[in-house]
Amino acid sequence: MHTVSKVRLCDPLGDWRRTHHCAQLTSADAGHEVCLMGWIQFRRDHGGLIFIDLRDRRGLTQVVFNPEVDARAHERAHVLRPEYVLAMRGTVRLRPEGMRNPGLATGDIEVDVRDWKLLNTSSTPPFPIEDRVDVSESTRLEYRYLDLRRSRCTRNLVVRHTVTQAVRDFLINHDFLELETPMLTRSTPEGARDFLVPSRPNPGRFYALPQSPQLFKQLYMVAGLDRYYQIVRCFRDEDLRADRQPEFTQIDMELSFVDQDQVMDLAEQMIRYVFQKTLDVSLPDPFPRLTYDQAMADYGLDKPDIRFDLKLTDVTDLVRRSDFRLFSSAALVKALVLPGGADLSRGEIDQLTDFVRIYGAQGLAWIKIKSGEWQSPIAKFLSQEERDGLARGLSLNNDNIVFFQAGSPEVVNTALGYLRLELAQRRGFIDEARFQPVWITDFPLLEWDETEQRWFARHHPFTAPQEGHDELVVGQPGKALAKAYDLVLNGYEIGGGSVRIHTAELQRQMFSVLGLAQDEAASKFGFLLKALEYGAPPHAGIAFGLDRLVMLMTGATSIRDVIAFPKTQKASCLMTQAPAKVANLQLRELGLKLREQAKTSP
RNA sequence: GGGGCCGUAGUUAAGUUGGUUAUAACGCCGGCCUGUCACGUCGGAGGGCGCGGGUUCGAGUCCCGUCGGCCCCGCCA
Repeated sequence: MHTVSKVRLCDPLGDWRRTHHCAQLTSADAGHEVCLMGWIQFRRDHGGLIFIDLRDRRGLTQVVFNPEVDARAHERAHVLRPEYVLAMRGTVRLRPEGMRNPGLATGDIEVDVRDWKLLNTSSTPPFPIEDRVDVSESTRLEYRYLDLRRSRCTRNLVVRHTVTQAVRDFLINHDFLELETPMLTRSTPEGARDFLVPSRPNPGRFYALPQSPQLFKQLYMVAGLDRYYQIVRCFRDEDLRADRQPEFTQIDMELSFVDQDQVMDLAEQMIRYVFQKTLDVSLPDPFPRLTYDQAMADYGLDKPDIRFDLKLTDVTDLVRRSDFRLFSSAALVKALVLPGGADLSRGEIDQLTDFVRIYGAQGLAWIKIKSGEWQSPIAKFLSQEERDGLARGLSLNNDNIVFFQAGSPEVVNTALGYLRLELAQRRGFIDEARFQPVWITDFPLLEWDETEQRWFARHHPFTAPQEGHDELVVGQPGKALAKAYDLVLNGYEIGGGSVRIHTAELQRQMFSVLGLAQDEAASKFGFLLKALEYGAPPHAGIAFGLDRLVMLMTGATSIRDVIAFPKTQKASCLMTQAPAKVANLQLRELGLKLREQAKTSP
């Protein structure tokens, strides 16, 4: 009954047509008749006079219900509530002197309502549609369509739109073709876990959703399409993070007859163009470059945040003959000097010790220099000669604190690399307004996996070795470098690519180093190997993570904030309740039977 | 698979060493109000503390389990 009466309140749109949006009217429009439509943001009902802020995605306009303008329009307006959908016709007028609102784009004017229609009512929303209201993320995700009504969310989606349009604009002007690739494809070994889709006409067989269009874009090159791009959804069934969703979007591109530098140069121009068009920000030209080895040496990570200095120093040689076993027996010893860090309390150092344990560190050695004195739990283990060597090698000064990690290169670099970021954050060394890209090049082609006792492609199995490294691939796989490159922005990997292997012979060799037997390679990648037999041109490409890029550009801290309908950390959608159980009949049609009963949600 | 933080009105939060009837703000409902703009003002309704066990004379507070959200390690070519 209640619902029925509300429906009766609503008016049909009829022949009313919107003439302006809610951020458009200015003093120049004074005197004009207009028709606005939107949602009621705030209602200020003075009894004799009612003010309403009308909202659409562009902004707010104040409309006034005044009995002296139209008694009937005013009389009916007491029922209006926040989020009701309103259409109004009226006259634009300058606000009375002293009543202007400089905080509003349309604050010089207001619209006197002569007639209005209620296009729809609204239940009381679970949270107010205002940026300043703090709401838990789970409530926001359950009512995502309301969250998206809030201007911060809307703005992020607009930035996303502007970025994709700039990308298209740039690439089309550089002779790229926007080409599609299948969403239902086949599962391939290596890489992330696939999302599988059962095939009904082929019981027991499965498609996989693409982790990326990698092979198809290479086949476009074989097909002679020459320059391909696509803004495309990719799927990886791995655990989530703030910057990882099970479905995410890549700006994917591939070019023929080019080498590494041409791809990097073009990609770099595109990113500069996107920042200029979207944020009016000029990025450096050219982007700085670091080799993988240099990045690991100086920053400990292959995605360094170079907005601040604080480099790591290798001190292995300085302590190689020390009596301090922790140092002398370690494969690698590195140090991180924090200027002015001698004021860190014991409690803070304990916190930092706990912090590096996350990355596998056993502990955190440190030395403070205060008034020329070394204060440290480990100083007593070091000879005068070693102290002098460290003081010189690290340029130690008063009020410094220096942290050490000793052990496997992997743990030492990771622990100090992330400690460097943590210290910079705590000390405010990072200019949050700055965008600092950096290319990382000369990655190792292959990495040895201890658990599986075999080589893995660091980038992917289709990446070409550097000139003259072909022999190494078989002889000393760990020594071969790849024609691969990552673009890192403010400590996030936002893109990566490589020159591809374009001869069947080298591709077969790569598969064999990776432990794929001839017949296995033939069955899983036969179509690629076959294609490479038919005149595949040299080609290379790159893909950017659109979500991460837009996250950084909007200052968001999670890609969920730039994805309209994201998943939670457990990969579920709080709005649709996906994933959900399906009927047994659906399973039977697919030839499937569940081994384990699904847990019932609360 | 593992570590950490968190679930209390619609929302955001407070809730003492376990102790009468669980607080507040905003929102919501009703009255008054012709220049407000997060209007003001007076009054009112609304939860039994994510869920399930246990300890206790007594549990939002303690214990166990479980579900859910967030951050991270592993994983993510």
